[in-house]
Amino acid sequence: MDHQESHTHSSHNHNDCIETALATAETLCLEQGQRLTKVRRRALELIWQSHRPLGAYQLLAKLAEEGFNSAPPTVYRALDFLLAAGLVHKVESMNAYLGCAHADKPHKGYFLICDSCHNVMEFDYQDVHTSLLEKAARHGFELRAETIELTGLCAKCKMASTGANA
Amino acid sequence: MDHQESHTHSSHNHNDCIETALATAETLCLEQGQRLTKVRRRALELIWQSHRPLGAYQLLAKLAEEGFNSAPPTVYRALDFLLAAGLVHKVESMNAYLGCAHADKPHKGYFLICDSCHNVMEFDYQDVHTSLLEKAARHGFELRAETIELTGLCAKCKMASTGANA
DNA sequence: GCAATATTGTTATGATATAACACTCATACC
DNA sequence: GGTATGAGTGTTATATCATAACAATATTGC
Ligand SMILES: [Zn+2]
Ligand SMILES: [Zn+2]
Ligand SMILES: [Zn+2]
Ligand SMILES: [Zn+2]
Repeated sequence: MDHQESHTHSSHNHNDCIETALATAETLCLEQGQRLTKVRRRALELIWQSHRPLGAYQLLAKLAEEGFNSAPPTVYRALDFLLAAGLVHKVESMNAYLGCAHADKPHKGYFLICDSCHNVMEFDYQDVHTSLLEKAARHGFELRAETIELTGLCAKCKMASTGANA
Repeated sequence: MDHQESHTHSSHNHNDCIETALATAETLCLEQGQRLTKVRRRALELIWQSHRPLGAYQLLAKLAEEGFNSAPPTVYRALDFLLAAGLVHKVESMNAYLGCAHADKPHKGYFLICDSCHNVMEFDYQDVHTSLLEKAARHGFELRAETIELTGLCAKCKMASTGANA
């Protein structure tokens, strides 16, 4: 699991990201006997089409535009499925949802969240995880999930603000 | 800042915790020219009286019982003040608020959250913080705040469950 | 006292998420 | 092909969390 570099903020063909993510999703669901239904597939695609984490109701609106049922349970069910399958992460501090580029390698989502542009970069540090695991154990705590969300100023925004001041 | 050991789950006189926390709050507010008004003080006290993180509306209900205004802004204003003063933390993954026992030493709140009993223990590991800081910097990211919330099974609940199975 | 500011009251609304039950569709078995 | 089964979806209602906007009151500094 080496996704130190996020798709966000880099110049790339994001369509490729989306296609790859969807192909991975198809494969994973097939392997695990899970059904990637129309609404689930489209929800995942819409989440990926946003460069930022998408709120449940934003997603619901997009789905509704396309003729899907527009009541909240529709989107929350799709999100529940995608979360359980590890295809998306929830950013707790934003109440928003983000596609995961490494769904094939189950992992905890660690995020860098920019206060200014609201872009989110997923990062991975095995040593932090190991350290947290060990320290939780020291408290007799059996670790199951980790919410690691770091907020601040991303490189781009930092440059933009210092550039403006100079 | 050495609060590896939380007040939660230990046998102690919790009233002492509350009194200490309130005394600290008084002192800090005085030092910083902040006003710990009746509703703010009582809110802090009520949060402390709960051994678990308290939701905003739970707190609101308790305040209302005591004759305070029972509209949401009352409680959210008090919480905003207490959060800004570092007297409480918000647990993002629970949408709930927890008194901080070390408000005099500003710090990030790192939490161990039990899925079973919903108790929350605040812990501190300088090395994790240092590591995250350094790694954020490696991405050109200027770190401002950290949400570190680990969920799982606390020692007590783990023992209870294994005990029940044995 | 009086003006300026901070705090609180009040009403309304926005934003996020789930409960409950009906209905439809895919699958597997015969 | 029927048809029972269970997974998935539709629909209505409601629960839960949070803020906007403006009026009224209390505190502070002069
Ligand atoms: Zn991921
Ligand atoms: Zn940014
Ligand atoms: Zn603390
Ligand atoms: Zn527990």
